[in-house]
Amino acid sequence: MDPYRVWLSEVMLQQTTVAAVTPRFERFVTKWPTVEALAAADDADVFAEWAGLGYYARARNLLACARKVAARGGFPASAADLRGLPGIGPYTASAIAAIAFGEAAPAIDTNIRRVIARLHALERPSDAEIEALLGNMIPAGRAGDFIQALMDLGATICRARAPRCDHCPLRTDCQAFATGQPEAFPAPKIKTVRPQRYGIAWWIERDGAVWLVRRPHKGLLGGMAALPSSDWGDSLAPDVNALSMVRHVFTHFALDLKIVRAGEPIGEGWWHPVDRLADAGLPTLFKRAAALAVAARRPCAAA
DNA sequence: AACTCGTGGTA
DNA sequence: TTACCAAGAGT
Repeated sequence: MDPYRVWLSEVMLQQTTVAAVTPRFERFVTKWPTVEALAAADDADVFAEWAGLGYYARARNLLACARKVAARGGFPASAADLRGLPGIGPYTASAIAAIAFGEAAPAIDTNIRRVIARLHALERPSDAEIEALLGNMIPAGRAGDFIQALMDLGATICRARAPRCDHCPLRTDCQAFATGQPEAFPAPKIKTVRPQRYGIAWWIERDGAVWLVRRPHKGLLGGMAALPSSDWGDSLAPDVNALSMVRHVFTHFALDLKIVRAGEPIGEGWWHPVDRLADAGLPTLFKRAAALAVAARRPCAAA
């Protein structure tokens, strides 16, 4: 299988559902059919194509990786050599090696971790423990098929919530099933409180265009196009005359972002036509903010 | 080792 | 509505 496609799909699928990835993958490979084409792309075009997929460090690492791979003349064919490339961690290195190159690499994702943990009724298995147990299961010459089958089992039968043990081919060997509480393995993560933050984004419009900026390369939404915004603090934004507000939930905090009209451009940026906002490559937070600003600017006449 | 880093679907 | 969860990696 084409290592470029395997790599791209595996990176897109990191913490992201198949349903969300599938259409985006097709667009991506149509635009950049080879790793050489991707390596030659402009950063802003790739970031825009990634907009909405989340975890934007993946897009930055994707470009860095494509350029290294193109420079060396192709993907390395072993998990060990893939592992050092930007955005390729333990799972992705093994998955590419197994699926694209047939290496018997124990690719451990959250599905496989859950299946193995339940088979042996382990509450907090270490990576090494899972890897050893999985290694014993991989049939010779079928590593890629096997790990994909195990991932599918985890995704459809051995699900995190409400596992379908009555459909499971491993039921008679499963120690978690034997306990009567298979969903108790592995132990659920400890939940933490999600802090609330507040900020302001500015809507600056002139001659049918809005002022956009590029966020700093590191940190949240790093490298992405955005509306100019304040720092996001722990206290309520001052009482400003806002066009609207977006409530957005990130992984580790929730944000109330007020959208405020301003007159002059803020920071380094560019004018983008308001009627082509869909092409601006805004991440979801700012895409929603921009949509609300447009709606507030032109209130719908129909009640 | 613990924290950072998005988003949308599901129950 | 709330809470959980998803084919993890980087620091």
